[in-house]
Amino acid sequence: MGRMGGSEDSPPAICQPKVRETFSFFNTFAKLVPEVSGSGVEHVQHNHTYHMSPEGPSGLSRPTARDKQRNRKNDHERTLTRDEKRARAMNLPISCEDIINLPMDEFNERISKYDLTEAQLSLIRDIRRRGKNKVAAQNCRKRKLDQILHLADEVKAIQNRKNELYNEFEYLNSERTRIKHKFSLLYRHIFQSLRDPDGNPYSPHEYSLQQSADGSILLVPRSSPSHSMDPSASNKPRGKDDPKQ
DNA sequence: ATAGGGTGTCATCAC
DNA sequence: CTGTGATGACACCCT
Repeated sequence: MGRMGGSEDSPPAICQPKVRETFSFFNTFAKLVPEVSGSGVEHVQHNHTYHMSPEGPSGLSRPTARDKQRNRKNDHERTLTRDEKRARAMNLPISCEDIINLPMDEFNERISKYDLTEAQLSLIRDIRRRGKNKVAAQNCRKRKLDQILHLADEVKAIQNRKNELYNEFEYLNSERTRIKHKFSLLYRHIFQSLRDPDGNPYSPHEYSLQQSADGSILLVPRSSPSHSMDPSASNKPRGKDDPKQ
């Protein structure tokens, strides 16, 4: 099995990580052979005869790439999965492919044709479960990979959007600066063009320009509090980058 | 020698 | 309740 320790020749007893598997097989077997249910742990460790080959509790170690390579080298031994080897060892009358892929009704029909031992039935059901789970695991991993790829795409798209927004911000900021400067020049130009009744210019320290509600521009004394248009006025809140006259 | 990727398996949950 | 799919975790192999 997967967790069957590294050594294919290890005796079952020393394959420790097997606790889970041992229990699972025990559970399966226990369902089929109620007499074993409720007995002690010692039973748990000695149930599944089809697992008890010299290679380990499961009877066969996982079909590693090395195994496959070895099989390839061995002309007379086709590449068999562990379950196929188990099936062969237990003389199962149904192919692993059928065991795994047959619909339940056909599967049960086939099984009922033969007089199978409890061990054979247990193996058959484990083979079916493992076969289906193998496919499920493959799908699960493909899906996970797709999700990762999709998320990577999303990250890329969001980074692009962030860059676009930053560029837009930079542009708008420079526009704001440019327009403020233009306004400042215009304000000074207008202010400097104004003359009092005596023909003298107004002091920018004593007067400022303000816009009235109807949109007209008024020249008002500095003491007047609100609505000054003077970009250099210090009596009103100003952005830090307001052009200072 | 070791890290990282791939695969099979088991346990567990959800349907 | 049973069968199955999905998935995390683990063990093991290979590169």
